[in-house]
Amino acid sequence: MIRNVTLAEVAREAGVSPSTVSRILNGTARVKDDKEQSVRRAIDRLGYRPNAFARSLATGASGSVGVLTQDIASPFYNDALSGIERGLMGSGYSPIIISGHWRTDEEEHAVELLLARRVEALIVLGGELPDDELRSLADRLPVAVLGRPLDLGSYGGASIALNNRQAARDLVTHLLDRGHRVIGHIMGLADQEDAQERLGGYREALESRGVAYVPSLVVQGDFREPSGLIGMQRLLAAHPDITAVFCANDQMAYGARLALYRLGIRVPEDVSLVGFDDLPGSCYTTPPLTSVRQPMEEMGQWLARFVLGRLLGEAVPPFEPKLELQLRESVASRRP
Amino acid sequence: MIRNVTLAEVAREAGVSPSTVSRILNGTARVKDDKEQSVRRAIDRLGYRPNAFARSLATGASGSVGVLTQDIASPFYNDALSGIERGLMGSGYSPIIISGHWRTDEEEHAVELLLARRVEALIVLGGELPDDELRSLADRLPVAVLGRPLDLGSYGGASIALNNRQAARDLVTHLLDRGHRVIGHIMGLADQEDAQERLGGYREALESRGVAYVPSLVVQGDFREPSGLIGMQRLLAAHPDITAVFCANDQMAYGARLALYRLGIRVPEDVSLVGFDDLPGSCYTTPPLTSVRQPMEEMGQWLARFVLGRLLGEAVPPFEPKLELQLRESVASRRP
DNA sequence: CTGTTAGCGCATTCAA
DNA sequence: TTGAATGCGCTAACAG
Repeated sequence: MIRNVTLAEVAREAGVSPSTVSRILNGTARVKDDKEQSVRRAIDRLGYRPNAFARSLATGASGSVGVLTQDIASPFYNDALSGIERGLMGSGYSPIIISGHWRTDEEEHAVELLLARRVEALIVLGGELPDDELRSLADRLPVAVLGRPLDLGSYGGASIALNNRQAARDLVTHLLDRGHRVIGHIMGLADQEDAQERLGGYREALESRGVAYVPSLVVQGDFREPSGLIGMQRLLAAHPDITAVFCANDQMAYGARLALYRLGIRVPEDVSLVGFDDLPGSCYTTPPLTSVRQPMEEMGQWLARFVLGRLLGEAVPPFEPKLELQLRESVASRRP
Repeated sequence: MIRNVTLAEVAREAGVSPSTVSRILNGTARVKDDKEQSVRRAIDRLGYRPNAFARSLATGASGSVGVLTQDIASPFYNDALSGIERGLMGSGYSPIIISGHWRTDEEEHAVELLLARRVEALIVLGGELPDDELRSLADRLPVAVLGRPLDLGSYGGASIALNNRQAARDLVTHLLDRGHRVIGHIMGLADQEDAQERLGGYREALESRGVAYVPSLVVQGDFREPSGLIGMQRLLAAHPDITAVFCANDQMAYGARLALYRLGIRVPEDVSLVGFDDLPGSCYTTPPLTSVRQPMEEMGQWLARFVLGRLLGEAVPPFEPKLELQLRESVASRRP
């Protein structure tokens, strides 16, 4: 609405040259105190705010790193976003966040936008962008990817992916240790790699204990609550003797929990339940849910540090995300 | 890493003038087909991407609207963010999101950053920014505020605030209707207006039914789960005869729920529980939680539309957010 | 220590 | 329909 004040106007108002004002703003060189004072006063008086665009244009540095997330309302990725925010804090860089909604076209558009805004680095949280595209991006700027087993090392990028299979195996092994033998699995979207890996871990755990894999003990879900509820109903219908269920994520476990509640089946006395992701709410469900925690926040922070490191030419110590089993009250030993 | 291709290079490669390329890019004027073709080819060949900064500098329009949220990981505001994203979609504007973490200094810094990035409008989600500051901002650009009862009308801004008091009154009246008389309240941060309003609604509901307000039935919380757990313990200690509890938000209700579970007190048979906000998870708690839904997503969408309207000089129909009571199984009639 | 000059990459006059 | 020239607001040499 109101035209913005420019540096030149400040200079005139203060009776100095534009460069002097610039120097004061950026601390590029020492300036006599009296001039500094009058410039600062002029800035206040005029309500001057530097134009980031002009600055970026002149310096060739945007001071921003692009973040491609999937859903700004996803509790899952948002922890990583917090971490990124924290990791960037105080670095002079700020994040520009865009959501791709797991749709390749939207993601590509988002990347275009970020590139147009001349982000100096890119952090990608999951998504469907083809590996090749990520690689060619990593060719142009520092790229860090979360949740995809992608080798970007030779391109100057980094990717951290979780060992979903291992974690799922640990979780199911825990159930086996507690004496469970009829263990159901509500799996995630079949075409998503995470879902496949978690299913794989489930199978491996069973096999390593010599428990037969029964296809009808696995039902399809879509990572959301309603599918957990339905999945649980189907499992109970097919296997009334089921004593434990491994849900491919916590959200589906919530749905499963509700299905059991509605049927008057107790957790964990009658059926034990485990999830995956350890959402913030999972220690406050009734009973608190056994799950496996992905250190999203730490991962986000590391991603930020990684790209900062590349930007500043510093080495960044590698990061070994640790999946931690969170053993809570939703699992009981099977009664003999 | 790799220097970016400029429009001038494209022009040279295509054998035309920079202005021609610009015209093609922006559709500012008709250009002969053959030139257009060769320019498009040059763009592809060189991998040219327009520099958003240079463009903004030249046009004076940034194409972005600033969004000040509080916590990028807050499920509460994130629904509004989704709405904003949706409301902006296809408008040519894109959001720049920064978190203020309910700290005035951080929020001010965030606003500085947004203003430096020359956002054309500002959307503020809650926060602690002084009203005056918001008003003076609304003086410079379109501003839309969520969750604060602030009159920005004369400044060309808009603010939508929820009638927290009314909703709280409805919720508590619902409990009274179900026969409850000893009703506790776990309140939010005492210095936050929402918390005060919800407490006010609680009192009003009681008084309108001639039920005495008992100070010891109100305990302090901070809007987070642990405080709900502790609050519930304290309420039970002071009032073993309590039959219902109104938590100032769902997160605290989750905590309260867990406290009851640990003590073997049943919900809703022994104690009824209600929350506030209707988080996505609240229909999947056991039992599902009675709460009041704030249409965050719709509000976000409206906020976006509002600032767009102001930007484009179009009128935007006013918005009347409706708080909807979500009656679920966490409330039972008091047994006679 | 400070002012002058010359771009940064693009859109947009104004002529042609 | 097109090109040349100018300026957006700022920083960074380069002189002084």
